[in-house]
Amino acid sequence: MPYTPGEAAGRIGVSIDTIRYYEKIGLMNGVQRDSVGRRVFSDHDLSRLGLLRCLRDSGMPIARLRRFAELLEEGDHTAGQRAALLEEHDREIDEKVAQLRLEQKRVREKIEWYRSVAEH
Amino acid sequence: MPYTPGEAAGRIGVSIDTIRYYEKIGLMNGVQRDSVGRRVFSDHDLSRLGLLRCLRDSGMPIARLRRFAELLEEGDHTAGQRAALLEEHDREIDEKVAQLRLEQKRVREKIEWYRSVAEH
DNA sequence: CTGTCGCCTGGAGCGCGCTCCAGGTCAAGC
DNA sequence: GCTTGACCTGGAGCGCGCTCCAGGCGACAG
Repeated sequence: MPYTPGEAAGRIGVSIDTIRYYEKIGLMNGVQRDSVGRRVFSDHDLSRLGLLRCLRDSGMPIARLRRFAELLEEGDHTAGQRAALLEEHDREIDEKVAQLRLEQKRVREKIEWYRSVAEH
Repeated sequence: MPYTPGEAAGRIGVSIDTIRYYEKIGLMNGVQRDSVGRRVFSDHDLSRLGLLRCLRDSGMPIARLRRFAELLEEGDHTAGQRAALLEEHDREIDEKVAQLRLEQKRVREKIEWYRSVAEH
């Protein structure tokens, strides 16, 4: 149930520096500390960190992540706003995928072309 | 058939600075100059620039783009190697899309959750 | 003849997202 | 009692991919 920074980092797949950075910029407020000041992560903290990472990995910029974190701080009544923010992100993922597929199409055409040239 | 830097930039959708940068780092060798030193882009140059952009936009790092450009300089006999390079990139696009879809799944689950919380 | 415009060059600067560093504190193992 | 190791802090540094700047040049418009 409680995790050290190293465990938290390992489980989520980020570096401790990244965790500290996220706290510094306000993405991970409210993480407890032990008697000598070391971070203690709860399951709740971990799932938050995991979600933040998922959003970052799927292309959400830090600025939006901060907005999302603010909504989290504000409590349950912002659930609707959080859903809306994630829905926009969801659409952005769709667009990014569509864009990648278009680019991939062009890449494949070029491959065909090079293959036809290569077999002299 | 021949294009000024401004036209080339406009057609491909990059800035003139980006074009100059690409030339500087060896991605766009062989662009002609007019009598006073201004770049003159041929259709061939444009299609090369367009392909480079497509590869960049789909996530290929500059270092690989340079390798690709080197193969282009080396002539027709590298067509097979170019095809191979692009095939690897094609697979990377597939992986990226798969990754995005996984992340999107998680985002959608979170949206569901927030929606269920929001309608108190 | 004087703007203004589009372009030239080399090189500095920037925004993002971390990543690394110096210097320090405590806890546990030998 | 000393080392080792995981963690702490504030702040500097970095890699990528551009982007901007100063200072200059030739062509064309009024």
